[in-house]
Amino acid sequence: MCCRTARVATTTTEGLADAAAAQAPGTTGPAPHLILVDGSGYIFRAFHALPPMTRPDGVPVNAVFGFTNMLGQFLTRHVGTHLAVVFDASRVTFRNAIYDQYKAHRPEAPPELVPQFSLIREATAAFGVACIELDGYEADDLIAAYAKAFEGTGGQVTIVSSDKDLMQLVRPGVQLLDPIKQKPIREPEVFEKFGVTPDKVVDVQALAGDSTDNVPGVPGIGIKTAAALITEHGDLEGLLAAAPQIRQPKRREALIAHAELARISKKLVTLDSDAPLPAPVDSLLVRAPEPGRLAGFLREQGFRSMLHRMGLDGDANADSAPVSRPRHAPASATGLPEPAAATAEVTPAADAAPFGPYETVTEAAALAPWIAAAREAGVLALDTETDSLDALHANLVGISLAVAPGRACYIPLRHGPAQAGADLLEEAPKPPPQMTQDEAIAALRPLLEDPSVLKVLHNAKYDLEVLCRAENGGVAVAPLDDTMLISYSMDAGRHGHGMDELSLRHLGHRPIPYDEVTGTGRARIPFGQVALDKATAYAAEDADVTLRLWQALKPRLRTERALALYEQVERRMVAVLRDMELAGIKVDGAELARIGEDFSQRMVTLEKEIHELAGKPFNVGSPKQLGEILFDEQKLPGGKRGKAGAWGTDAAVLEDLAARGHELPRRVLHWRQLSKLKSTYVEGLAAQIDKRDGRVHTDFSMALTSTGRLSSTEPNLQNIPIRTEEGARIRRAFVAEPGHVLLAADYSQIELRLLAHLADVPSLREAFAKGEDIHSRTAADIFRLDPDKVDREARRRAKTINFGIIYGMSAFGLAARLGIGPGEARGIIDAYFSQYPGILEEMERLKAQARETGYVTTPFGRRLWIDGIQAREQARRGNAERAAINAPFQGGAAEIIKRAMVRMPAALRAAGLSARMLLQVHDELLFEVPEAEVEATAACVRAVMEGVAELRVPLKAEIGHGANWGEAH
DNA sequence: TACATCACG
DNA sequence: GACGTACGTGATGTAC
Repeated sequence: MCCRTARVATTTTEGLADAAAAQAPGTTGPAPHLILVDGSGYIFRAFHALPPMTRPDGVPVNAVFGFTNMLGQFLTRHVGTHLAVVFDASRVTFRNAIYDQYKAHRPEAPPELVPQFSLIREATAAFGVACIELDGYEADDLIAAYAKAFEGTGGQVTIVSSDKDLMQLVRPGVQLLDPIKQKPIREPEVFEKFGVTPDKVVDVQALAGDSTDNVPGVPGIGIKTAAALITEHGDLEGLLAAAPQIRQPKRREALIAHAELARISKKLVTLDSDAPLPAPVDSLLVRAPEPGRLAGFLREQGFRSMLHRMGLDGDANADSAPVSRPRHAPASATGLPEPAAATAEVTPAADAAPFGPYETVTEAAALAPWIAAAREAGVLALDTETDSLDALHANLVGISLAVAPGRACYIPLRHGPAQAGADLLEEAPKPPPQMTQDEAIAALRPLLEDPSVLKVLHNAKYDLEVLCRAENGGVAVAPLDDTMLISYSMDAGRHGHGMDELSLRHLGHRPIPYDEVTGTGRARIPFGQVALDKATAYAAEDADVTLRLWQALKPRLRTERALALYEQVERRMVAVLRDMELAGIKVDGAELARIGEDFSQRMVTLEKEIHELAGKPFNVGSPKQLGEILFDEQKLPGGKRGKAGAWGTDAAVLEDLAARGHELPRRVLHWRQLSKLKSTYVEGLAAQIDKRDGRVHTDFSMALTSTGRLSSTEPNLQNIPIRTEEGARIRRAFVAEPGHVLLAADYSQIELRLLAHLADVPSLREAFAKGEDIHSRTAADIFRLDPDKVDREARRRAKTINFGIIYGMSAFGLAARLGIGPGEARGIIDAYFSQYPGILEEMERLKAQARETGYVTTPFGRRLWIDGIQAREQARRGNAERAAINAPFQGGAAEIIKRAMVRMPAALRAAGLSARMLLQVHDELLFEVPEAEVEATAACVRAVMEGVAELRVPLKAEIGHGANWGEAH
C-alpha cells in the first residue's frame, strides 16, 4: 500500500496533503484519525439553505454548490488520516421490515434535487475522498460500523453530522462534530440533549419516539420524561418490567399498553454497527486528489467563484483583495455609483477575498487612508458597535468600515481594559490605546455626511439613531443603502433578513456570532471590554459582509423588479421611522398607576368570588387548573382537549359557557381581561417610560413581516387596547404635551377598498364611490334586500363575510363565526360569490399564482413569498393558500400607508406645519400637533393619505383629535 | 423554552 | 374519505 503522494499546493487541499503525508495506522507518526462525513445530512441542508440555481444547461445545482463548498471548506480546516463521505443508498432498509411505517411519511426527494445526487458523489470523488454507501443500510448504520471497525486501530473517530440519531455512538475515542456550529459533541453535549449518557440514548429515543422519522415511541412521553424514567430504571427492559409499579396512572397505562411499540422503536433507532463494510478501512486512507480533476469538475458546474477561491483557476493573484472598484456611470435615481452588475455565474458568488484579517485603527494617521479609499470607491460599508441594543440609550463603542471585499477596519473608541485573561499584576488595568470619539468623528463626519459617497449599512435605522445623538457625535449619515431592506424588498416571506442569515445564504460565509465574542448569560461582557483583536475580527467582518451583501443583492433589485419599491418606499422609511422612534409618545404614568390600583382591587374581589364558585382556591391565571375545575370537577359541557391533552379554556369557550348562564366562567373572563391589561399594559408600559422625557419610544421592525407590514416591539405600540371601556382607559393615558393635541388619521376600510379594486367589483366600487356603508351594501346584494331594509343582523353577517373573504375563510369558519350551520354558511358564501364573481376569480387567481411562482404580488408590485404553498400536507398547504389570499390585501394596505408616511414630513414642512408623526398602527397614523395648527394639519394629512394612490375606488381617511389618544378617535 | 392566551389591525 | 378550518403581529404567565 502506498500512502505517500505528491503534495498539492493549493489552499483547499493543503489539509489533505498534510494528512496524506501521515503514516498509516500501526506505524509511528500522527495517531490514526478517521473522519466520517454524513453526506446525506449535508445534501439536504445545502438544498434547503440555498436559493435555486441552475447550470447554463438547466441542471439544478444549488445542493451541489452548497455541498462542494462545505466539503471544500471542511477539508481546509480538518485533518484526518482516513476520510469518507457516507450516503444513504436507498429508501428501503432493514428497518422497514421491522416497522412498515418507518420514515413512511417522508416525501419523495424534490424533483430539483434528484439529478444532484449523482453530481454530489462526483464532487466527493473529485476531492479524492471515498464515497461509502450500501443498499439496505442507512448512512448512519455504515457510520456506526466504520466507527466500530476503526476503534480496533486505537485511533480517534470524528463523525461530522448534526443528526441526533448518531449521538448514541459517542464514547471515548468517538465524537461528533456539528458541521454548522463547528462544535464537538461529546458526552456532556449528549447528556444535555437527551438527559442520559450516550449508551442510554437509544432507550430514551425508544420511549420518546421521533416524529421526523415516524418512530412511534410511547404516546405522551417526551425526551424529558423518558430520560427521568431511564435514569431511574436503567434501561428500557428494566423500565418495562417495573411499569406496573409506576405511580402516575397515565404513564403507567401508556407504558404497559405500548411496551411492544417501545421495543420496536428501540430496534428502529439502534444503529447497526455490524453492517457490512462496502470498502475496507484501509481504503479510506486520505489521498491527494488527482491533479485537475477537482478543477475540471468545478468548471463543468460553472462554479467559477469557487474555482477562483480555491486557487484552481490559474490566476496567480487570486488571493489579493481588489483594492478599488472601477466607478460606474450613475444608473439609478440616486445618482450614486451602482455595484458591479450581476455576473453570469449561477452561484451566489462568494468573493475571492478572504474574510479577514482586518486592521485595528487607533490613530488619525491610520484612519486617513481608509477615508481616502472610501472616497476613491465612492461607497463604503459602515457598522457601529455599542453597549446596548436600545439605540436611544446605546453608547458608541466603535465604528467599522469596509471599502472593498476583504478590506475592512475597526476603529475602537470607548474600549476599556480587556476583561478576559486579566493578569495578576497589581496595577490597575489600562484601556487600550485608541482614538477619542471627537477625533474620529471629526475625521469621519465629512465622509459620512458627503452626498457623493454612498454609505451601506445593515439595518441602518439603528446605526442612524445611535450616530445622530449628540453624545455619540451627532452625525447625520446620508445617503445610504440598507442591505436588510434590499433583501426584504425582494424576498419578504422567503427567509429572515438578519446579516448572519443573509451572509450564509448569499456569501456562503458564516460570520463570527456575537455571543462568541461577548459570551452569554451572566458571563456576557459589554462589547467595550472585548479585547481589540477579537472586537476587530467581529466588527470589521460585519462591515465586510455588509459590503459584499450589497454587491450581491443590489443588482438583483432591478432584475426582480423591486428597485422602485426599495428606493421610493423602503429606503425612505428609514429616516421617517428614525424620527418617529426618537420622538416617542408621552404617557401619563400617574394615571397608569391609578388604573393599575383600580384593576388590582377589582381582581381581588373577582378572585374571591371565583374561588367560592369553584369550591376551593386555585390559580385563576392557570388555564390548566381552570380547565380541570370546569370540566373534570364541575363537568360543564363543551370541553375540548388541546394537543397537549389539556382542556381548552380560551375566551370563546368561556363565553359559550357564560352564555349558558354559568357564573364562574363569566367572572374568569372579566378577571382575565383585567389581568391582561394590568400586566401587559399598565405594568409593562410603565416600565418602558423613558425617565429623560416621560415618553415611550418603540422600535419598529422594518423587515420582519411576510406581508410588508411594520411590527412594533419594546413596547409594542400597535396593540394598545381600545375595544373595551377598561382598555380605552389605558389608551387615554397616552397624552399630548401641553399646548398640543394628538391627531389620529385612519384609513377607512382600506382592505375592502383593495378588494373592490383588485377584483373590480362594480357594486362595491359604486358603494365606495358614493360613500355608502359597505357592509350594508353587501348585505343588500347577497340577501337580495332593499337598501333600506338591511337590519343590524344582516349587516353584521355581511361584515363577517366581507372580512372573512379577505382571510380566505371557509364555510366551516363562517358557520363558527356566525353561529349558524355549515349548510347555511355555504349558502351565504355561494350567494356572495354569485353576486361578486370577480372576487371568486381573484381568490382562485391568487392561489394559482402562489402555487406556480411561489409568491403573490401587491397592487404596487411587491412580491410576497408564500411559505408552504407546495407542501404535500393538506393542512399546511391550506394555511399557505389562505395566506396567499390575504397577503395582497394586507400587503397592499401596508404599502399605501408607507407611501403616505414617506411623503408626510415634506408635505407638513411645505405647509409650514410643525406636527410630528409619532406612531403607525397598520391603517392609522398618530400625530402630535400644536393646538393652533390642528385644522391645517388635518387638511394636510388628509390630502397626503387620500392622494397617495389612484385605485378604482377612492381612498378615505377619517381624522380626529383630542388631549389623548382615546379622544383622538 | 413551549404553549396558551389575548391585545391590536 | 380525511383533514383542518380566518390573515398578520408581540407580550405575558404558567408549566415543563
